Amino acid sequence: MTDATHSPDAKAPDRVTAQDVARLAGVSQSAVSRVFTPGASASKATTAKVRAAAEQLGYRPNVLARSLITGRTRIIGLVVAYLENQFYPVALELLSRALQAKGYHVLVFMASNATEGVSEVMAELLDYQVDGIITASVAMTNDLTTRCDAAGIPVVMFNRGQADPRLSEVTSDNIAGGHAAACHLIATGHRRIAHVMGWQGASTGRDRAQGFSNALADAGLAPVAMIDGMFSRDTAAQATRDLFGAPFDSGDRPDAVFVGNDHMAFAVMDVLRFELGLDVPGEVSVVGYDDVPLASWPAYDLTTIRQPVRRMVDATVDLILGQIEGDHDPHTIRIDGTLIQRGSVRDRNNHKDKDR
Amino acid sequence: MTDATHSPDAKAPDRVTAQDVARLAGVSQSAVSRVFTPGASASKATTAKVRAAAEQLGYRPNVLARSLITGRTRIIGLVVAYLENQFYPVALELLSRALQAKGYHVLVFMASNATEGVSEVMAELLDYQVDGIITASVAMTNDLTTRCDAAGIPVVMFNRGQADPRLSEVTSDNIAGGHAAACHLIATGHRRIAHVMGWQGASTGRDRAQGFSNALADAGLAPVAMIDGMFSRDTAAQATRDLFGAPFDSGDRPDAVFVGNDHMAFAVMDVLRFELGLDVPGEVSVVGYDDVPLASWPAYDLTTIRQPVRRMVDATVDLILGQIEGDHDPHTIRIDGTLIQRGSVRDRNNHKDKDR
DNA sequence: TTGAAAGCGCTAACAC
DNA sequence: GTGTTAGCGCTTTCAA
Repeated sequence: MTDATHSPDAKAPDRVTAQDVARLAGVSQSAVSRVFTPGASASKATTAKVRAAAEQLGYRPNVLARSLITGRTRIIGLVVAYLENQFYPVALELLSRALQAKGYHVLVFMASNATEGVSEVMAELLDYQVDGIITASVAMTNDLTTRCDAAGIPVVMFNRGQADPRLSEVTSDNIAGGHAAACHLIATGHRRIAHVMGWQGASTGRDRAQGFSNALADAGLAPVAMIDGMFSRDTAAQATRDLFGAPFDSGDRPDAVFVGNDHMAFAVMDVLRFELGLDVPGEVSVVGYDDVPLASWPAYDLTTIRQPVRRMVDATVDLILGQIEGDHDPHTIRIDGTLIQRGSVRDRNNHKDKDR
Repeated sequence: MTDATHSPDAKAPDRVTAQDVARLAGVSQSAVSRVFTPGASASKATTAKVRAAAEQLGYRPNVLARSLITGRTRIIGLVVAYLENQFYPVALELLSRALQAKGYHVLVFMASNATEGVSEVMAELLDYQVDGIITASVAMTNDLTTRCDAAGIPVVMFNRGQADPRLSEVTSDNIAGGHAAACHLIATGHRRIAHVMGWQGASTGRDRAQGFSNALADAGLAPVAMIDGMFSRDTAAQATRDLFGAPFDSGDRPDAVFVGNDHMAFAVMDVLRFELGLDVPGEVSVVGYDDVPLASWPAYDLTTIRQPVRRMVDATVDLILGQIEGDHDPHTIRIDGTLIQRGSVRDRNNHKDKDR
């Protein structure tokens, strides 16, 4: 364990360079370069010689040196605030795979939600000469946008919108989604509906709340409560206690909760069932947002608005690669979500009298 | 939406170089370099002038150009197979933050479990001249190890072991963990214990099974069954059906299951409760492995062996940075896990007669 | 098609 | 302490 099993002082194992290959193949270094450059021209003979020599030496071009010239790193910076909400690891995995398939790779930057942290992180991102930036669950400040714009680095916001016309964004139609959730609850006979909202500092949180409110208003209903759950499990749990913990006159208690995302919805269900002893969906119906894998597990079996991650990811990849290729116009892409009906909502239309 | 809001043809926004700063500050380009190089010396006066000029121009050194000379990219390649199991996103987040704090960044590579895929991915990794590689839930082949070794790139395996003495690894003590799980089950009066194992192609899966077997043997017990759950939710679910689905003579049914990780344990519990109508822990006790966040949520409230992710991550980061700094000896680090008792195990010692 | 030569943006000797 | 010089490993004119 104390001696190296390999050569005694294997310090700098001197990379194999194109020069080395050239020497062995008996051609110029530029010939080697051409063989490894997609668009370039080289005779069959040279190509063969070079490939053979490269193989023998285990040569592979240094991407970084190449980048210095071409100005392209094929690295996409991904800024993410937290991976606790299952939606993001799933998106990250898909994003990474999709980009990988196109010859790009993802450099991950974790940001605290604090603006300051994001700013620092963005600066580092630019230092790496990334070809583009994808932000997920992170807000761009005006200053940041300006800096990226100045550096000519395209930015695509994933699952978050911003009023800035310089920014591209990919989201689901959150207003429609919030609307659909509310309509479903109304249609299934609920009348005392509360909303534990997604973080109101984020467009997603706001839009879903907005759609929800609109639908209720259209039906002549007022929400029992609208509480900001901050996309946090703890905050949502506390909101649920506040909402349901107080003693109720019969019929005053909410009969349904629409929650700003699945991650919080799980917390809401946990508190409802295990702290307050309320039956879901028997006494309270719950609707979430996202349709993360866990939502379909029988322990939760959560009715929710599905965000089509795969399609959102594809759109994001197309967008960012398009911008890298030179399409400098920002685009706003909105992808339709769908209501996924599961077991956390009870149809109360035919059981108005049965209260248990 | 069709016209760019910014300057009409903002094609290549020409990076600000050290040369530009030098000109503005009235110093040489190398002076600028020194000001931005940690170890270098520059007079107060120059430093001030340079910083001012840099600020004014928005200059930041090009990390890649620097890397070309120093041979250090401050990029760590992370190879991961799947982020579905919550353990990995958590680890990824911690890993990324820890590395970020030390000035490094994580380039993510998703690998299919197939060896071939890993190999391709590794090659790309080397192309980027990463300073080190961390693999999580991925196996290294002999050839791969040789290649990394030849390139002088340190590799640390996270949460997986390998017999190869050239490789460093950080795991929890899985044998001890499996042993502890079994002992707990035995101590709480279980006698018909099954094991839905972690993937037997992985050291973690094997070691946990081994510890489990040992403990049972020591107690003079034989496992009711040992089934490979492949670390997959579906496979584990099917194993559970096979195990409990058949009609049993009274007392033949397993009274406890130890599952190779939490991710599978959730599947086992779901099938037990919602498909087979068995009460956990009333009729069957379940123990998992990892202690992912979800394990503590009341819907599962899973007794499990905690893998101290934070400490494992810290060890991994120390290890890889140490190797980058020149410590070329591989290390094997094993971190103790702890049994976390929750509600998925029932003490059957005082209720031997009560079978409901 | 191919080689020679000029650099990409930077660091690291080396003299001054 | 500072400027000068020589590259890091590669792509890309430019002639040949």
